[in-house]
Amino acid sequence: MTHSPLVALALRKAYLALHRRTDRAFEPFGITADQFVLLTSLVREGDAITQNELARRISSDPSTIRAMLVLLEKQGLVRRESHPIDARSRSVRLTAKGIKLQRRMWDVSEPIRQSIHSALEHDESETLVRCLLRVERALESQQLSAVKQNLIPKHGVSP
Amino acid sequence: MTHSPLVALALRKAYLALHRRTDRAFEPFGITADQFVLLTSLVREGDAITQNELARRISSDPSTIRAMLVLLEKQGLVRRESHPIDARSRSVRLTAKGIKLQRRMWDVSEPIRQSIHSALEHDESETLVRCLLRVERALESQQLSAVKQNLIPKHGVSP
DNA sequence: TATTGTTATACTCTATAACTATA
DNA sequence: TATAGTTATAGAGTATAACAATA
Repeated sequence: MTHSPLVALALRKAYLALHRRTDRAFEPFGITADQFVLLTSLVREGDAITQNELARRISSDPSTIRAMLVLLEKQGLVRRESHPIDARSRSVRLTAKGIKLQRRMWDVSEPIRQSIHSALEHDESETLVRCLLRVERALESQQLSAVKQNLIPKHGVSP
Repeated sequence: MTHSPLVALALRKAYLALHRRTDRAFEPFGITADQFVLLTSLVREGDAITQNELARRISSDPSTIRAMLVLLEKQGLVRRESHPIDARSRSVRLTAKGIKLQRRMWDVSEPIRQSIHSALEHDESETLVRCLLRVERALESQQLSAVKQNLIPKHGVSP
């Protein structure tokens, strides 16, 4: 009846293919697909950004972001400065090296975007994006209410 | 011009939302979203299946599959028997407990499929699935040729 | 009191390379 | 020779909970 299980499976397959191919393409440069997403979100930001804001942008959480930033900082790609206004916050920004690498990775990943593009008809890209974002929002919004309403059992498997 | 980067980002966001919500829903039962995919692919198979075949089905690789199966075996959800024909192979199948848990998880994840379904119009599900599978194929097919043709550099970042 | 980020910690998934045993 | 799976090993990402500093 509902073909949503197919949607979930297709979504999974496409994402895994994307992720794997991106990882593979970036491997010679010592960077991962997820790290590229982080760097790119910093580029888009232009100026500095806090860690929590960063977490929100790339759908992650503070401790994960922190772990990722530490790795990127070791490579000299990002800097975490003290926040000018809020002393609790950290101002994250790309270094010159980070900017350069991000640009290079953008070029390196061009064939990947080409692959995606050539797999879709004229107007399908937009439809696809719209659907995916709607799905994302739907999946995120009901989550909290489900937890709050205790629709999810706490322990064990009931018989 | 090309909005493929948006496609990639939207794909990532939707998948992460799906994965996170599924993990969350299954957590009280001690199972992960990925493990559910594995179990479900065994259910669909009905009969036994080899580990390599399993890897192919859920877009994984042999050593990952092995690690996952070891965890599932510890929980008594799957069994790996010797293959009747090929002694190198292992015949993987669900145990009674595994079948039962998979069914339970299927029910538990019904609201998730509902969320996806309700986010999409009548015919959008099918379009979405078709597009995603085409994207997947495109991303997988060009990968080998890119490596073979040495389009990907081997070392370091060029200046 | 609420919020930002850190720390410690743990677990799953991913993946490569060298290996074995069978085919 | 080629294939199925194992082993050892490593690393990335994810996440929770307790905590410190600051708002």
